[in-house]
Amino acid sequence: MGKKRETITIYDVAREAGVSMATVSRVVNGNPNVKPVTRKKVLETIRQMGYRPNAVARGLASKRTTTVGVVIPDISYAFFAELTRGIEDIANMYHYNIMLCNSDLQKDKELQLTEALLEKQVDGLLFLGGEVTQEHREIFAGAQVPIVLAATFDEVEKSRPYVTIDQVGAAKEATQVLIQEGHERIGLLGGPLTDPIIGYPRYQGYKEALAEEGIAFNDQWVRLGNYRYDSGLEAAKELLAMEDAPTAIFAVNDEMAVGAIHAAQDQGLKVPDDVSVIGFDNTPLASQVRPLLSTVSVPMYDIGAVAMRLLTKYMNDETIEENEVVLPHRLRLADSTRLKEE
Amino acid sequence: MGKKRETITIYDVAREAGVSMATVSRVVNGNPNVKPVTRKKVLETIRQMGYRPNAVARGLASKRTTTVGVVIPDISYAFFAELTRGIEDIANMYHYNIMLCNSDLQKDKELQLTEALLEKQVDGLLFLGGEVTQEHREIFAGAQVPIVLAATFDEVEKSRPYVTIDQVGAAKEATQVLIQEGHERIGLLGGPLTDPIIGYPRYQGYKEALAEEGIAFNDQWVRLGNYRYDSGLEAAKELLAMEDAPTAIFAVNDEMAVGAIHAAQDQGLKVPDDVSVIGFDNTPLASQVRPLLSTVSVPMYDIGAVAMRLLTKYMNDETIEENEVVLPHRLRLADSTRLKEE
DNA sequence: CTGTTAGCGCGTTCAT
DNA sequence: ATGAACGCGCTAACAG
Repeated sequence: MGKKRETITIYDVAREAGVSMATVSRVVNGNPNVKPVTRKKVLETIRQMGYRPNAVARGLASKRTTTVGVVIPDISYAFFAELTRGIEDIANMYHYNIMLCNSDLQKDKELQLTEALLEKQVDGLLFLGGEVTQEHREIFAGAQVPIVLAATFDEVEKSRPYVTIDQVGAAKEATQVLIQEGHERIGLLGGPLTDPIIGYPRYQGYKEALAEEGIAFNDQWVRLGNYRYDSGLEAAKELLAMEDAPTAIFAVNDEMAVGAIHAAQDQGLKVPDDVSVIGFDNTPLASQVRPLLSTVSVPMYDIGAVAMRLLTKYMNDETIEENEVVLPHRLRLADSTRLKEE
Repeated sequence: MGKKRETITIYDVAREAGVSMATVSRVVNGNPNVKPVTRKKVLETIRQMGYRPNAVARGLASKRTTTVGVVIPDISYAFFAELTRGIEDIANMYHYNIMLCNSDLQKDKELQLTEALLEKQVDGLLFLGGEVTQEHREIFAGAQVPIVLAATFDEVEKSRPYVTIDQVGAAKEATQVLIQEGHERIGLLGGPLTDPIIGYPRYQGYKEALAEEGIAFNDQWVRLGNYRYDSGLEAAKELLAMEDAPTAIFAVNDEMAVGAIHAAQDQGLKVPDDVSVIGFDNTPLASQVRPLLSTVSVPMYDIGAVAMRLLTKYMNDETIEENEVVLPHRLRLADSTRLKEE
């Protein structure tokens, strides 16, 4: 396993190349103040000796690790996976490495991971998706480095930079699609209402749409799940088995929406003829189902990319013109609803 | 953003608490050799001052970072996402942090990321999914820390520890399912044959199954994709439009298999009545389609968990009894094929 | 149980 | 253009 080889340091290289370690440091870091001949010689002995710079030592000396921490609820959700791609691409562009940590949306784990990341001296932190509580605020406040929120925001301390979308508005539009189709019995497959980032706002948007059209709100038609396929399948099954079953369903994310489609189909109902279904997020899954799922297209990649870009600005002390970014969403009407895109 | 506060060190805490920095270090690291009273006092001033240990300095001094690097092809593939969960859970258990890096299966990026992780002095490295070339071997050999392969292996330097499954055997079994159903015109949706980890072995298993049953191999029925849904959809569409279209399709992963199901359905064919489809991996998608996809259940989580556990053994210099692990797979027959589980 | 003292490997003045 | 020397914040002997 190639262990135990004595570590070779910048000092060894210096001695071997007949220069000082300062010079080696300069060539390693691309400092131009080195005579080309010297540089060449140093580079050569570096190669020969197989010298590998120690980023930890460098981090300690320079107080920069060129690493940013990312606290993410669950990478196995397509939504966050795609968001992460946006983060990564921008991070690469600016030569930062990423430390990705799954929090499972558990507050304790979020806090602990954030702490760990800060201890590791990341140059900045991206916090994704969860609720920002008072405890979060305290840790964030104690950080010496910039922190940007992505796909979430701080309801209290509004100054904390963030990148997200208009959850309420988007949910409202999705519901309106169903209303415009003529439905009056519209079910909701929601998330936990205690979730202030996704669950509650999208529920809110649903209610607002109904209220605006003077459609009575019926909490029998509201089922709360955990954003996963199975919970959508089960909840929709119940919904569709009701006496006065809804004729349309708004699921607050695509996984649950696809569950709803299958629940309908399993009961012999046709989508969208017998029941319309609309989802949210426009994850790949929306295009991997029959009928193709109508949904709200959320710029997942862009949320990540913009958040990361914003973070780099903070890390480089660039001037920030806008630190609260609400990215646009749009409807993506496909075959699980009857209305088509204009 | 809480920047620029002068960093408070272990030394500050020591002064404030009226002890030496060694003592502070001890309580921070849970060393039992500290009088409870002293410990309490130190803990108290740590809390008061909001001291946060610097993991970089610790890493330099102790030569351990309690961080392991993970090079992964693409976290947005369900397969690798699930595998990552296994890695994470075990890493948490042993109090390691994870540095996750996407390589996009690009060799250059793999090499560069591996280098970067080693420079950051990770205590160990997990390399997932890609081909191990000579260049990989050279970098791996130059590492001072253990490296374990997961969901791949080194064809040449067999001594490199790995955790994977029997790709050829599993692919063979999947194909045999279709043969046992009575099919003789069996299509393959494969991956790149230049991919020695997935694409080629699963193709190999397909061929072996046919050969064993004396069924003629017809390369017209072999289509190579990129493991993604769309490529499966397109390839299957072509396959099913042929004069002598196959009556069954083996897709080397679930995404392509679901694409195949939809290709069939889009052409008015019934699965499995008109055409049988079997996939590979048993990702969540296999359960999120109608009909439910028959597939090969691969212990993704376990591959990650076992690989990580193996790595911890190396990192702790435990004795290793088995460094080449082939985990069992099993068939998971559902509704996209006609044969049922016995 | 506690304190002192060396480094860990490198970046960074400040001279030269 | 190059080198000497200091210090980043902490752990790890070694004393006591």
